[in-house]
Amino acid sequence: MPKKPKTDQEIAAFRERVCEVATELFVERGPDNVTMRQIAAGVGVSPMTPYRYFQDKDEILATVRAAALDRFAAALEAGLARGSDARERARAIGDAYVRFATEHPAAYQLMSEISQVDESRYPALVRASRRARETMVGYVRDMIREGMMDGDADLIGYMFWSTLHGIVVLDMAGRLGGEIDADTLRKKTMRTLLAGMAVSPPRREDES
Amino acid sequence: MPKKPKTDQEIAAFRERVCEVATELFVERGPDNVTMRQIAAGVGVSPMTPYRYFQDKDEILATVRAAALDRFAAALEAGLARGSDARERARAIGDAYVRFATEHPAAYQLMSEISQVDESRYPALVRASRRARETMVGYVRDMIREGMMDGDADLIGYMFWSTLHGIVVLDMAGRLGGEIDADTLRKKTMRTLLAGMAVSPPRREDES
DNA sequence: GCGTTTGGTTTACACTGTAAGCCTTTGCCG
DNA sequence: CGGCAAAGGCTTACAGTGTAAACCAAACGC
Repeated sequence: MPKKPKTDQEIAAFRERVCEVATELFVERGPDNVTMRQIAAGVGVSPMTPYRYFQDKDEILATVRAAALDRFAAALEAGLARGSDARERARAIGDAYVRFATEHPAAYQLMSEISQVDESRYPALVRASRRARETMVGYVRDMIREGMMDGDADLIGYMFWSTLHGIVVLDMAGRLGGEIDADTLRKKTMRTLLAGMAVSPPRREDES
Repeated sequence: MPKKPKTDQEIAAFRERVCEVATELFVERGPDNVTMRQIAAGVGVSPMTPYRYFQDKDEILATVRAAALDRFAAALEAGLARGSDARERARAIGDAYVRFATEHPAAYQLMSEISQVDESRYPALVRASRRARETMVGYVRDMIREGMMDGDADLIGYMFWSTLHGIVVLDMAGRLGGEIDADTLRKKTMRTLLAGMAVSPPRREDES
């Protein structure tokens, strides 16, 4: 009796399309300055149509955030795969983290936004969040297993994570001032942390 | 010839009053969900009146952010004054930082928000920002002068700052998950950093 | 032909920031 | 004293927001 019932495939495709457009708009205009009408126009449909496939604007935003988190986790995992021993992987994941943040600042801001919304209402978001977290912490487990360091893997993983995050957001907020470069700050901090955990420093050295 | 030209005192007072109300609303409703009309009602005046004393809503927000930054810097400085030697001051400033963030989360978020607005248009904001930065970096200079550590004071200052900031925002975003406590994470990280800089762990007497 | 269900649009509403015009009070000058 | 210019504040008005609700068209079983 219906008009032309959409297969689950099609509705997934439509949602996907909406998210692509929304992401693009978020990136170029900033997440606050994007309207339902713009999104709808971008996907070539009337302003109210997305409401059939999303509860409200927040759900679109949550879905986009989840996608960003997933891309982020994927980037980390790709970086991980590139290293052969623990130290290389440690460096690779750090590089991947910072590269993602600098290459996709809008996506990074989006995914790490303080959510005034209850996140648990969007399971895709918590899933993606967990995946990223697991990636960040998991490689520390490897490093411990390979004897590079020891201690509580969770704690150490969060330590690295929060360190990178802090540097990245301070940099993005322009709060590092002109004098300090985010990359040298990251190197310095990482080196200091590793030294503090009695990990022998990488072969060559400069610094003070 | 005018009605009753307001003295600079009075207009400053009015602006102050507006900022108080705005701050309170920001804190309780979240910075995005506060309207000009609410602010005006809160200060007991018609919706358009604040526009005589502020260019637009952004200027109000910028002023509120500047005030938050100033309170933050003041809290740090107060913490600093409490310690007698370098190590105590280091701990005091870290405590003050975290205490401020946990006691006034809205103010903290407000002040460290990624600004999509050009900050340089609001000199009060850059002044407050510089003050906070100077406080964060300055005490490192003291520690170096007292021989507790050495290296580039700016770099080290930013290192501590970004570390604290990263932990605080990750915690606020609920991204630490239930398992990790922000405070133990901070302690662990700080201890590791200090160890990495060859600062002897806290004990009673090792310098005079 | 129906009635019914589904996808999509159009309309309508409450609310936003703010530009523009309108009172009202206050002083100075004639 | 009357007029008048100017400043503070209020009221109105408008374009634009998210979204609820009514509406329309297509597709099917009867």
